[in-house]
Amino acid sequence: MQTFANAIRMPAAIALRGATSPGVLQVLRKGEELFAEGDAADWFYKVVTGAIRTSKLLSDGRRQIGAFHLAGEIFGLEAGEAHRFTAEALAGATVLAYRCTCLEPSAYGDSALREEVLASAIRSLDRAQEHMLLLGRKTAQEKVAAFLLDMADRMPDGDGPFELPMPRSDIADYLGLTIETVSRTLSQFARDGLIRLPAASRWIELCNLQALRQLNV
Amino acid sequence: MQTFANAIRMPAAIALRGATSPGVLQVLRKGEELFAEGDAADWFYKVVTGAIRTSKLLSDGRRQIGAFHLAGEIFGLEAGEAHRFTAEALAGATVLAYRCTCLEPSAYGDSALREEVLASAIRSLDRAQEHMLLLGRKTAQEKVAAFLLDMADRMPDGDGPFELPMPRSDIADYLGLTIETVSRTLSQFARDGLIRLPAASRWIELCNLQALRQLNV
DNA sequence: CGCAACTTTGAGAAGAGTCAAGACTGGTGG
DNA sequence: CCACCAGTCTTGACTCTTCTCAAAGTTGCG
Repeated sequence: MQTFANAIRMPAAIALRGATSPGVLQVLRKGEELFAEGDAADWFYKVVTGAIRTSKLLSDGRRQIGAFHLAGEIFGLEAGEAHRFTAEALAGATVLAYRCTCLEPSAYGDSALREEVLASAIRSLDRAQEHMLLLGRKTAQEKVAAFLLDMADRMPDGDGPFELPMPRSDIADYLGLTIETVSRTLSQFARDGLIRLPAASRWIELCNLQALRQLNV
Repeated sequence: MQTFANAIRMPAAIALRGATSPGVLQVLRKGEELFAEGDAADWFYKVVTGAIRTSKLLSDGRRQIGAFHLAGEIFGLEAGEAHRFTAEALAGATVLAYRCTCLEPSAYGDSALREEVLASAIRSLDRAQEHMLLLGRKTAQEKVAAFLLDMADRMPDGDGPFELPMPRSDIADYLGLTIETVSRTLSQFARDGLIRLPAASRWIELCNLQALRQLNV
């Protein structure tokens, strides 16, 4: 599960000891796997630039993406010895890696880091709760509307068109739909004037925020 | 949202300062609400006995239960000022309430509690990831099979028949199904010999663990 | 310019939902 | 101790959203 590649990559990472926190900077290329389900969980990570998707697989290949992590977010912490999900870079990304041991009570406490980790875990849990509501109880239209509003919100530039950082297959696996349903729903939204879909397939402009918010229940 | 009732109930709680941790014991009757979505999040909780369900609602009443918390589990922590979900007792339950402020870095650190809270948050996140996979990607049969195996696992007594602590409606809202589908799926499992359903509707016996595990992918 | 990957669209199938009725359970009160 | 009633659960018939399978259309990179 790519552990070998990780081992190879590590020495090239830039140590940052002495900086604000003892992290190791790691550069990821598009689609590159940071760790896989089952890998030893010796490190956890904070996104510096780019975006990371975390996902779980069923034995027959069905996939659920649990979250897209953007700059500042912490992920990869585990209760046990092994990672319970896979983490991959959406496009190019950089992350800071921290040894799990630096959270141990015995460790000379970087208590600021411990604080930050707890706050981040609580935020992740909050988002997970919200996402469970979406997966379990929302219709396809509501799912896609919620996704568009969330992405637009998290995009750095204000309003106007924006580029989604992921393909339709990732959107589908995040929303618990098929790519066909995602595509059909977007086309329907465009026909209804809620959004505009410029030629480039990953660009989207939200035209009727009110209607989209109404779908977001 | 029942904040008043909470305020009334609080004085009756038994202070436990001086015990292993500074918590306030609270007794809940069947179905009683501990806090609701939107309530001020001044306290978080640890289950002592019984079971708590946490849930979120859409404006039209659709509900998603995020988790059933059993003894030892911590829940109710929030990133912001308000609770983002509702917590209710399934049957009678007792919980320990902790002030959120006791996690602040400035507070005389009960660092053991802080450790415990972080570990619990990570476990909750892990379970949430697993549940998102279930909600987004599993069929009704797989959902019910996973639920039965999980419940049987968490029941104190070994194997043999056990009593589910919740009605079908809670199971449905936990699995992202309707009560009819839950009921039909259980009946089908019983017809196929995977389980036995004694007269009392909440009792279940798993007869073919292997087949159930196979459905659990 | 050409190809591989991605996206859109269509037609039909199927899983789960909806609506409705009836059966059962467990608790209450006579 | 039994009869009744409200709430819960099961079952049936039908609908509909979403999935599946298939094919054609685009995009973007080399």
